[in-house]
Amino acid sequence: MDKISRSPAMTDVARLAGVSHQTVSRVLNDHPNVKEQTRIRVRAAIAELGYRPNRAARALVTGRSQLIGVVARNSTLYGPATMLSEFEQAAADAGFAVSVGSVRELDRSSMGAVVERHLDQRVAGLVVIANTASAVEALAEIPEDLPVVFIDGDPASGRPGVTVDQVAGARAATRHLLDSGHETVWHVSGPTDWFDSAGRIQGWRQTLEEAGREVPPLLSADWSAAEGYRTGQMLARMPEVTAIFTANDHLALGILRALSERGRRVPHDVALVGFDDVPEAAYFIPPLTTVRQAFGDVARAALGLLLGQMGDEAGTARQIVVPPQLVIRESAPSPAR
Amino acid sequence: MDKISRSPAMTDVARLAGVSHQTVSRVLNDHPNVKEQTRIRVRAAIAELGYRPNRAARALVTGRSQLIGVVARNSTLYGPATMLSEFEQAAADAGFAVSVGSVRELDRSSMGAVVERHLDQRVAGLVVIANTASAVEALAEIPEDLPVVFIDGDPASGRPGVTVDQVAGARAATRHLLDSGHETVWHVSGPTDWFDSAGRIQGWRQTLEEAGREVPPLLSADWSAAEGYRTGQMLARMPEVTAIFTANDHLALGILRALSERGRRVPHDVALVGFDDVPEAAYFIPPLTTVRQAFGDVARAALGLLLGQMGDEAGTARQIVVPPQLVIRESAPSPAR
DNA sequence: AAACCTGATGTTATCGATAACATTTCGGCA
DNA sequence: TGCCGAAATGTTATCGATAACATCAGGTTT
Repeated sequence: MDKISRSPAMTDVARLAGVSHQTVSRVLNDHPNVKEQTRIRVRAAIAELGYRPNRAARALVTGRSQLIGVVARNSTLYGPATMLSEFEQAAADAGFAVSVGSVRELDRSSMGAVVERHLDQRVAGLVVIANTASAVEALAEIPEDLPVVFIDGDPASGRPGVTVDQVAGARAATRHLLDSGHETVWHVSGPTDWFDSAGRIQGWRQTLEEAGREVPPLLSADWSAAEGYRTGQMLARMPEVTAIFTANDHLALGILRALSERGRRVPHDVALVGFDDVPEAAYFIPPLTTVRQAFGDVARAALGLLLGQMGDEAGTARQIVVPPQLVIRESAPSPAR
Repeated sequence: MDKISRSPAMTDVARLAGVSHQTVSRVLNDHPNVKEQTRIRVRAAIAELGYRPNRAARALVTGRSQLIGVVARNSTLYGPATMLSEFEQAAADAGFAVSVGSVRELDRSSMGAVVERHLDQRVAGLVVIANTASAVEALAEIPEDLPVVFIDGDPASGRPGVTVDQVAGARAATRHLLDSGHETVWHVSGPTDWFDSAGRIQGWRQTLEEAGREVPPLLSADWSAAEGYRTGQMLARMPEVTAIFTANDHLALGILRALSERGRRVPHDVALVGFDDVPEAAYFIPPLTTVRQAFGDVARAALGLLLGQMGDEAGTARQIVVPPQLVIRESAPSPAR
């Protein structure tokens, strides 16, 4: 690398400012015990040379980069996209870059490979969106001293993590439909190996049982409108089905279409509650009653927990549970309307 | 850092295998001129020690990390989320990690800050999703020797980039509606300072003018279902409006709701074409005719272009234009149905 | 047999930053 | 004025990898 075209390093700044390279480092890292006059001189030299720190050099010495690794399943859904976006913003505000590693399947091998890549980069911490038990298994290889936070992991685990209270969300949705006068509530779930799905199923089932209502057979699906349409075509054929709670808003959209095709009016004939509150939910026909997950809050809480681990190991091995919120719109209006 | 807990380095592998550290490097980087027997010995030592390469060390020496920086506006929309996801997958397959930097606004200051962060990391290349002219301005500070690819940039610029042919997509949508017997076509655009919006407006306007049809006033919006609903409330009040082309599917969803509220049947009274083909579009009521953008293709083409710049500077200063595809569904059926 | 070339491997230097330890300077107190 | 302690700054070492250059061994050709 030719001397003329080499980027200026700290030693160049030091020479120009007439100090040691260590003092330049002290100025850049806001060390105490540096005279203000010295700081000014160093900063002027930095500006004059257009010096840019090399994070790789710092990472090499400290053993930790200024990167946070995210491990997530490849998804274009609103929830994951929102969390990633909010997380990146919050991390940037805290001085970290975010490196994303995604997997096509939540299996041990795929996730293990992503974790390896992050470890090679000597990430300062990891955030793992671990929706299933098999995803969690993959993480056995993470060094014990590396800060890790789980999002949407197993609520019953002892690991540091942030989850939305899926059971409470499902209870609110189901309770709302029962309070509106429905005999029982049908549920279309997401993939049943996902912790989120399990929590929603549990909340739905508990609420029905506690109310002494019949628990209808579960319709299991994935997260797509296509699967909502498929299950909706079955539900629309059953006259006794007057209330449906779906595991997400896209499932609800598919069901809306199936009901429409069979002349089942919403909410007149069938009331419908979704889950997530994607921005479009308010513009479905009719606007969707749904359970809002505060994805942004989840992301920011996860970062807080991770930074806590990085700074002070005590008291951060905990789970933060973010409350969901029932948002009532026309697809399942309030009782006594 | 205590000698007992220090991760094994190349020198440790070398000692165990009885070779120099340089030979270990050669084995790991698939250099020619290493005996197979030596390779086997080194690999066994690597496995025994659980050696993990330190990417920071490599980045320091080479001046380039194995990271690709992405600069994008903070968005949870399907298009950007898909492109990011596909890009990350393709980059990982090529041996790169992806560091995401997002901005709340497409302005010079925000984008400049994100670029700075990437440059500090000594990224190997940049991918910039630069939807507006002001976003492009922010990138004047990028060193000339750093590989850069633009996505959704200015189609008229000479910079390496990948875009979808917005004009062609809009032409296809508008032509489809005219061919279905509509006198003219109304257009609800996205933000007009976006290149994508401008291309769609241009394609719509051109097609109408060439057909000798009246060009109705433009309704300008953002990308949300809420704005679709707002403009839809106006359009639903005009009996002469029989055909609408929207800048994206979410706008179309909002319009569907507004039309429904005023008893305007789709497609009987008003035909509707969206843009994007989000997965849910097929499950709107009715299923949406739309223009599909092959977001995955865009992402993979962008990576190809970037890798080309990294490997061989010649012949890669070009624009790849990905064709869109009209997807006909019930909201605007084919003519002669 | 000697010289040359190529394959295989090793030694030395370097990247740019922080850690660790050392030295100097300054201010306050006796 | 001298001593001590703290502030301020400097020197040396290190991180773990690749680049650059050097050396050795074996085979082929003259």
